[in-house]
Amino acid sequence: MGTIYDLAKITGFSITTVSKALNNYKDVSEKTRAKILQAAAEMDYLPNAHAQSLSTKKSWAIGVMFSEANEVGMKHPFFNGIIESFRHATEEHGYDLIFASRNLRNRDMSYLEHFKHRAVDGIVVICSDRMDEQVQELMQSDIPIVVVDMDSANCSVVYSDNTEGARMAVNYLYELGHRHIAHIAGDSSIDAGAARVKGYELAMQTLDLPIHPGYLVNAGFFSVEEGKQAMEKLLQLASPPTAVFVAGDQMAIGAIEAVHEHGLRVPEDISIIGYDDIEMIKYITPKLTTIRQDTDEIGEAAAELLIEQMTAKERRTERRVIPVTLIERASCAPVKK
Amino acid sequence: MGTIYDLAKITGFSITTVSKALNNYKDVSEKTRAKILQAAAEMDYLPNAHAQSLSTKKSWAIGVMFSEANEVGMKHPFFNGIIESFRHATEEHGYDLIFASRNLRNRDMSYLEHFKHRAVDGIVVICSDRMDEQVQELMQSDIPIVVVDMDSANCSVVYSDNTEGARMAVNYLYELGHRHIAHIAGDSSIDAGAARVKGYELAMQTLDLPIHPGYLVNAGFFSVEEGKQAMEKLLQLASPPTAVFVAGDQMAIGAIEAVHEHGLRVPEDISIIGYDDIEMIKYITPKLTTIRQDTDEIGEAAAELLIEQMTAKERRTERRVIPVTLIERASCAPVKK
DNA sequence: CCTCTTCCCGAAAGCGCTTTCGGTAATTTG
DNA sequence: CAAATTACCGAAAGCGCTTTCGGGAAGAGG
Repeated sequence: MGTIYDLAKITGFSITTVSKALNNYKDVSEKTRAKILQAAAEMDYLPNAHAQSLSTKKSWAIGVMFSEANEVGMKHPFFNGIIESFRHATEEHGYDLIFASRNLRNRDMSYLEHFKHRAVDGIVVICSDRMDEQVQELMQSDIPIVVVDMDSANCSVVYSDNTEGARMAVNYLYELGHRHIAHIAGDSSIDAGAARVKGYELAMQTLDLPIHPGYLVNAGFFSVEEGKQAMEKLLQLASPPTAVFVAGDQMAIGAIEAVHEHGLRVPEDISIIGYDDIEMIKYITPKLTTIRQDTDEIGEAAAELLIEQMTAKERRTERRVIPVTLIERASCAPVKK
Repeated sequence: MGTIYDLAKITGFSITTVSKALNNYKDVSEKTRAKILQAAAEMDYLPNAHAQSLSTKKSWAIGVMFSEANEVGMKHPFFNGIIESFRHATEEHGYDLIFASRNLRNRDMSYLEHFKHRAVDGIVVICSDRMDEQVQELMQSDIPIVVVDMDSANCSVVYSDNTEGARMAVNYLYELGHRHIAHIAGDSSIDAGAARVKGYELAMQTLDLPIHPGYLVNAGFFSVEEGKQAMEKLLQLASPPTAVFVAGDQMAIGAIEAVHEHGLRVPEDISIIGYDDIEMIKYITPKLTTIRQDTDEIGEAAAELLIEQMTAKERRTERRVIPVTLIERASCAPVKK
């Protein structure tokens, strides 16, 4: 492959000139630039990124902190859509993504430390747990950063319009004639969870609908199993709801399972609307009606906010909230008379 | 943060000694090592990875080439399980993963070029398209590499025991009494697809079962839609099969859809067994019986093969085939009399 | 007391690249 | 034709770290 020295030797120019030719400086003649470029092509020359980063203090790398919750990592059906879109968007600007391990040789270190070690130009955190110390540390650092699916006053963030989404869901059920509408909620330590219960409560209030005791059940961290258990509780109730807005598709899947196991049908006996629009819900029975989060849009917005900061080489604080849409499928029906 | 020079100045030692202390060289006394380490801790010193890589020629980074097929990328339900497990395994050894873009500033370059540019220690390719020029180029380079889900004579590979899996599937259907067993296959340009039809044919032959005309249908690239279309064809047949072994879970989902749309039931009218055991099939109706590929094991094996090469700093060629298991759920039933 | 080891430490070169700052040659201007 | 630009090029320092090699001091052996 060779270095810039070899290139200098071959072409007879100094390494300074070679470097300039390679980097399109204007103070090198077209003729010599052409010679150098050709020689570079012939010897398959490629600049060494480490050397470049070392002297320019720019690494063209973005550190990714991904959800570590219950070992899902990149398998997370919602987050992986975001990261994929983020990757595409940043790629076009020449950035690489680096998934850092938390272990530097023997010693283990924090994400922030590792990112500093790697000298990344920016950080994206896709991890909904705001209590995570690691996340806190990252948000307080001075490296350009964007955090997804979480709110914060002192760094750039992008997330879906969760309260509006919740409102849409409740209104939709209302228009189908439902008046007994429950909510299976995500834990409010997670912003998205909290925002959706807020939206639910707001919508109910606006529609002048009471939230019956037991109609708001916290199902924790968005898993199928937790959704199922939450639905069990609703089904136990003296007067169970006729419709339920579930704060996440995976929980909704669990909820449907619970309904089925009780010998009831969705949507005939009970309507269910989810949140996220993950891939698999198109294939379950019934196909799940849900509030769709636009992962493409979220990823792109995140990329945009981060790239801005990285090119300006300064931290900024901007909030971007992405609109959601209701996707009508087959899990909701008019209330039965 | 500071550099090693600052550390030298503060402690009064030379940078040589500081470096040695940090790297556990034995020719530095415990006393001075302690002083240096403490100073390092106090000033939050972190070594610069680029500088280290530059002088050691080791980057502690692994380049990842991921499936680009139909824009799925990290959303691929099977591959993302592998990469997640691979990530865990390599992380423990101190390696970071880097997802390279194919664009270096203005100029765009190949994956291989980019990986050389980044000076990665090794490469993992998770992309089943062996015809991809980029993949070819990577496999022919001299960088340590491991390729997943694909066979090759001249680099380390790991994949599931596809022919055995196919055999298990067919035998299972046979034991349920089925004799009219069809196969919805993946394209044979993809190794896994080819191996599974081979296994299917072998098994049928061993069981002395004929493969009726039209019973082996190529469904292309493992998508739900293609699976559906393939099943349509089977249903068109004069004497349709009573059971079908589908080469991928997503295709199986499509196949089930097709069966349902024809007013038939799974498994009562027709049994279906899939391949992969992706997350979502536990939630469809009926729950899909399938051949499970152990993504954890595959990812770990890949990590192991790659790490071996990277520490030896030489390319090796080892083949690892991972056993599969049959997961019995609800999509297969005894043939009806 | 002298020589030979052993133990610690540091000077310096090197990894591959960028960028400032001059300097010479060619060109333009008056 | 002399003076002032302009166009091109290169020396050298610097980015932050590792590693070879040699040397001084201290301890061991005779």
